[in-house]
Amino acid sequence: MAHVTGDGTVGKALEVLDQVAAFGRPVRFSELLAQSPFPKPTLYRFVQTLTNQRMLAYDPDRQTYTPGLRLVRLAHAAWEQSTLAPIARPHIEALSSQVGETVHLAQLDHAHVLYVDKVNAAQPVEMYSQAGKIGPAYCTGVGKTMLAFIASDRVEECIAQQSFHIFTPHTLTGPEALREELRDIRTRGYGFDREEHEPGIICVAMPILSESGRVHGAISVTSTTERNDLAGLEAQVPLLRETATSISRDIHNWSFPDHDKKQATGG
Amino acid sequence: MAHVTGDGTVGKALEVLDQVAAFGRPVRFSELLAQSPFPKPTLYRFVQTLTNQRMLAYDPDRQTYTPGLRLVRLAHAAWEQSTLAPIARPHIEALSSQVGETVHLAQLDHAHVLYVDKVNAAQPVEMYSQAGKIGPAYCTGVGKTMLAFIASDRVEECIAQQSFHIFTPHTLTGPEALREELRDIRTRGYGFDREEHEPGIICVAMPILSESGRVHGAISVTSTTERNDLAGLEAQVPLLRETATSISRDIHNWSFPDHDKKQATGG
DNA sequence: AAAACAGTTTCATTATTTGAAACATGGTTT
DNA sequence: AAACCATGTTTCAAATAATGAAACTGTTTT
Repeated sequence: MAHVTGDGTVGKALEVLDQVAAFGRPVRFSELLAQSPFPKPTLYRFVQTLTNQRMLAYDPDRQTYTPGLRLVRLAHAAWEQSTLAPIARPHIEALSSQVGETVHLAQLDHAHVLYVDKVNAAQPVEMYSQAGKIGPAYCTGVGKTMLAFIASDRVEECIAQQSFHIFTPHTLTGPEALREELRDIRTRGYGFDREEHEPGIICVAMPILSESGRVHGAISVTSTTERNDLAGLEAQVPLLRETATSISRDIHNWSFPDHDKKQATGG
Repeated sequence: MAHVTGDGTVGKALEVLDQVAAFGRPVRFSELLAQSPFPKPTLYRFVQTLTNQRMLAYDPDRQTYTPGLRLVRLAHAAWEQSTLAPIARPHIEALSSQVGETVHLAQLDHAHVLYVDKVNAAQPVEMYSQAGKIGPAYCTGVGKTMLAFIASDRVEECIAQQSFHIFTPHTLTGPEALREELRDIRTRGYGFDREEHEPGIICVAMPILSESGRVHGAISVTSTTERNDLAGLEAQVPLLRETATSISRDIHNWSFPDHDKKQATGG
């Protein structure tokens, strides 16, 4: 019930891959086994197969597994082809240098925030986000802003997937608080993070919308309570909106090019 | 031997994933089918499964597939746990700012060069490399340098996998030229790229060796013929060697820590 | 020496994958 | 409007691959 795995053998193998990645450190076979739904020989063969395929890397000295290099290779292709990063890069770099703060570019993956690019301020601040990293949607500026603009029939299933873990005194505490916040964001047109994920970290976030109103992602300007406040960030909204619009326009031009030339598939 | 596929259903599915990634652009089902060894329904199901699993992304408007966002998520874990990048970062940043040139950090993936990190010079130069990108081993500084120091029984199988495509007038033209070059690099202790991959781009590369002499990767200082030459790069060898040694030491300390404290995974 | 443990292999059973063929869908031509 | 065609989707019996209890190996602990 809980596990929507399905997808036969391939789905199960990928579940194992996720499990290894989730450990966040080199992991032994027995550690995997201890929390795996699969019996020993089954898990063993999955791990063997994934290692053969370089989706996992095995360290013979320490007898541990980590996610493999083939993933880095594949992800580079994903990042180039399936994210807004290559298109948005010049725009968010310009934005960051104009406002002098860190800028994030994020997209929704499942119901969570995937940071696909990040341009640091001249004086960078230590914070959770990092390109490639996943974060919660219900307590981040980009996350809430994207949720506010997705198709209404998908909102509830996304809300259901939020953990509503309390990170700070300002973290929204449940579905109802989030629904109200999303209404606010929809009417206002952009969202804030009021130290909801990390103490001292605040941001304004703007959705990247297609002409038809579909959300492609969001960008945010992030700062700290030490050197800025919400009013100061809100002052950047015109620039933020301009940037989001430019990115949106470029996406559209990229998706429907003149297509006068067709690339041959030749070997 | 030739086909390393094997690995049953999972191996085949990953083969499809590679194929999509290799296209480098959104691809239609029929395009995949045209160059797939699998019959139509089989390929169809693989693509469905991979899309379900978010290893592929489907664009319903254009009816095309691209590598999926789950890969970016997984690769972030791979990059953090299975590459030298997190350990080497501070060292290569220091090196880059000291020499004022672009610095690469690379590892071998299969028999090819995987760029796992890159620090740009103050005045960056357009070039092929990019973190996450794969490149040829036989015609890059880092590639040749790593090949020069891998276990001798693995060298030939790696050489056999090189394409020996001629990129520039300086590209090594075949296995024998490469073997000789590797001998030179072994005796000298470091390698050069003499415009072998891209015209005007040159570099010096230093291996990152463990105490037992195993290659973990390589770093390089890259420049252009416009603003430097090989002698100028060679002058940076002491700094390069120092950096490589520092990284190597950190790898060792990281691999065999006192292990007194265990890091919690908490958010 | 015995017991405990982590990792690996075996093999009959079971479930999944396979692919030829048929079907659906949308667009184009006659 | 009928015939055609290219793409994408479904069916179903046969072929294949995955499964897991149990047994085995090699290493460490008692």
